[in-house]
Parts: sequence; C-alpha cells; structure tokens
Amino acid sequence: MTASQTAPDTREAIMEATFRALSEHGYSDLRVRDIGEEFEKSRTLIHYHFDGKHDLISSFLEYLIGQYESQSKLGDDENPWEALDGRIDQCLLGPELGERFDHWERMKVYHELFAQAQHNEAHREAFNEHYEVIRGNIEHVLRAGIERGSFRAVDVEDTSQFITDVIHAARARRISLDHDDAPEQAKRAIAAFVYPSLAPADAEGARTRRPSD
Amino acid sequence: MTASQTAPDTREAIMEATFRALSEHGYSDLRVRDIGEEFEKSRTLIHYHFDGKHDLISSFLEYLIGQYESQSKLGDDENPWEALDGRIDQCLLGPELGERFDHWERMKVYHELFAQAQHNEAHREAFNEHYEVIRGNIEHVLRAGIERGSFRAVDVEDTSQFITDVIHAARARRISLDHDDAPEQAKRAIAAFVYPSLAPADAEGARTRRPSD
DNA sequence: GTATCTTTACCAAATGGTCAATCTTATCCC
DNA sequence: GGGATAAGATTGACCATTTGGTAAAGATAC
Repeated sequence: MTASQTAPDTREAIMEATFRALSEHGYSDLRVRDIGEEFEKSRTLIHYHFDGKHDLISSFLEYLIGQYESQSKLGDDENPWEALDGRIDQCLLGPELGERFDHWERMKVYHELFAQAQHNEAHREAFNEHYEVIRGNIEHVLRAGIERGSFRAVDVEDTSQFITDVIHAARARRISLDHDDAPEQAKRAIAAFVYPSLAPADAEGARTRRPSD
Repeated sequence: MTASQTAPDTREAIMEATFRALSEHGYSDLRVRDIGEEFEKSRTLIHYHFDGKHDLISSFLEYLIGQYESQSKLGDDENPWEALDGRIDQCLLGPELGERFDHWERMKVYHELFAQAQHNEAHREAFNEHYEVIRGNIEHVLRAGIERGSFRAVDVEDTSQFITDVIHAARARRISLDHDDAPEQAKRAIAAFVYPSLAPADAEGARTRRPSD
C-alpha cells in the first residue's frame, strides 16, 4: 500500500475506476490508460497515488477482497439449515438481491485475479487468507448447527472445504463458460449430496430439518 | 487455424514453445518474443506460420485441448468402480504417473486460459465443448456402471456434472492457492459424499463394490 | 527455377512512467 | 479576518522503451 492520509476519496475513486476498467478489458489487456478513462480526473494522478501499475493492482486486490469480506457478515442465530442456505446463497447469488447489481461483475474480476494468483506470491497469499475466511464462515455455521443438534457431527473441516469448492466451481463455470444455471445446479447438488450427511437420523434434529427441495 | 500443409513440425515446435513461454510468463505477460526465445528458430517465423498473436493463441488452445482429449481415452470394460476412480484420478493426478512429468504445468496453462475465456467468445466455446467431453466421459462411466448394476440408477447428468465441478475446483485450488493436497482431498470428498449415493443397497451391486477408503 | 521456409533489419504504435507547472487547501502570523 | 505561505493534489506535455508486426533478402528442397 502506498498510503496517503488525505484524499482517500480519490484513492477509492481510482479503485472503482480500476474495477470498471478491469471489468471491461480484462486483466491481460488492462492499460493504466483504461483506468484513466474510467476515472474522472487525470490519468497521471494514478501515478501520484500509487507506485506504478503493480502497486495499483495489489492495492486493488486488497480493496476487492476487503469489500467482499465486509459484506459477508451475517447473523448466525437463525435456524442452522437456513443459516447454511443463506451462506451458500450469498456466495452463489450475491447479497440480498437488488442491493448490488454488479455482484457478478465483481465476481468476474475476482475470478480473473484468482487465476492470476498462480503468478504472484503476494496475491496468492491474499487469496489464501480470503479463501480461509469463506471456508471458515461455512465451518462456523456447521459447527453451530452441530452444537444445536440440527446437524450430525460431521467433520466440519472436510465438509466446509467441500462446500466451498463446489461453490467456487459453480462460479467459475458460470463466469468462464457462461453457464447461467451453474449456481442453481450447485445449490441443488449440495442439497442432494451434502445435506443428507448433515441430517441427523433422530427426531430431535428432524424437528429443525428443512424440507427437501 | 492458419493451415500450413508442409512443415507441421515447425508449427508443432511453435506450439510447444508457446506452452513453455506461457508456462513461464503467464498469459498476461506473454510476448511473442518470449515464445521466440523458447523456440529454436527465429522469432519472426512465428508470424509466418500464424496470423498474429491472436491466431497463435487460438491455435494453441486447440492444440492444448486436443492433447488433453487424446490422452484421455481409457478402456471401459473394467469394474465400474475402478473405471470411475480411474477417470477421476486421471483428471486430478494426470495420466499414469511417470509418463508425463509436466501434467501440472499443462494444467496451469489450461487453467489460466480457462479463466481468460470469459473475455473471448471463441475460447469460451472451445472450453465448453471440452468441458462437455470431460463431463460426458464421467457420465459414460456412470451409465455403464448403472447398466451393470454396480451403481444405483442416479441422475447421471447431475452426478457427472457435480463430480466434474469438484475436480475443477480442486485443480483450481491447487494451482491458484498452492494447495498441494487439494486433489487428494477432492478424491476423498467424492468418495465420502458422492459414492454413497452410487452404492446400491442390494447384494448384487455390493459384490462389485469397492472397499471404502 | 520456383515455391516454401527462414532470417535479418527495421518500424510505427502503444504504453508505463516522469516532470515541471498549476491549482487547492490547510496553516500561520498579524 | 485576511493575506502570506507551505503542503498536498492535479494537470498536460513529453519521453524511453517495449512490442507486434512487416518487407525484402537468403536458404533449402524439389
């Protein structure tokens, strides 16, 4: 980060311009000029606020991940099945429909930078941390559900990892292959393949058990 | 394709040089010059055999996918459980260890171009076709197993799709996040979450049922 | 000799980045 | 309060280098 205590709005505006440019041109064809065009002020101002393209992209990654994580705070005092569904929906469909129309635009950019991470140690680390947060969120929901007796005592690590993987695959498929129904398919698949192992056999758990769909 | 009936070795050499360059520099930093450096002959020869960078990359994608698909022919007269395991292993670990040491190098390049597909209609189509082949292979194995009575009569489309997704997620995780154990985890997860729904309850199927691991 | 293949020298455009000049804003002294 | 002043923010002109691509001259095989 090239910090600049004053004018944080400008930095933020540059971040948003970067998002738009990245969204439109893709990472490999991203020129600083493209960002400049999405930015109301002068292009060279970018160079004043960031130490070159590399620093800009790194900062943007932090910004993108930070945004994603700050939006993914959910209350967890609900019915465990609903909590789990909620988390999965949020990952697959975005936050409460309506608020953010650009959820998939963000996802596209995220996904592209994610693939790019194989060539950048620092980015890889950032994504690893973030990935662990997402998986941890799901693990948390599972753990809470098990404590309540709504879920069977499965291996929360394996299960959360698996769900996270499926979510990521569906997103990748939707984005790279244009499979618009991939998220819905993934939801159904998780319900079909994962939920059974979560559902307890006893009546106690069945009481808070969600209807199959 | 910019066809050239003669000198197909040169074209192939360029494809391999492209692979190496892509592997080393990544798509976004790939210069025609980098390919030239991996290529024994002159750099400009590339421009003689291909109509510019774009055509070169497109041809390379065909080449890469073609290679992948030609290597993935397996006999299917084995035990269905072994056939399924074999297919999954092949996707996750590569063909019989030893032969191709660069399996993951190829995968990395594949994965990167895959992410890139969101920006290129033609590439997206190529990947869609290829994706369908991979999924179709698994569907085929499932269908054969069901006919033999080794598998329960599950929805082969949903199940194959799901397995394919999990495989892709594990590869992505291994490549982008450096999770070396992702493929093994995915194998275990498929065994834990998918195999149960495949295993028939009756003794007939159990006879050819694989031991859990 | 001629058609395919290969190389060398070269180029125009694109691109990340700099620099000095200008505009804004906060600070200080009276 | 008001003007001098310094510090930060912003701009437009400019540049060195990189990069994809070309044209014409050599090879090489048939």
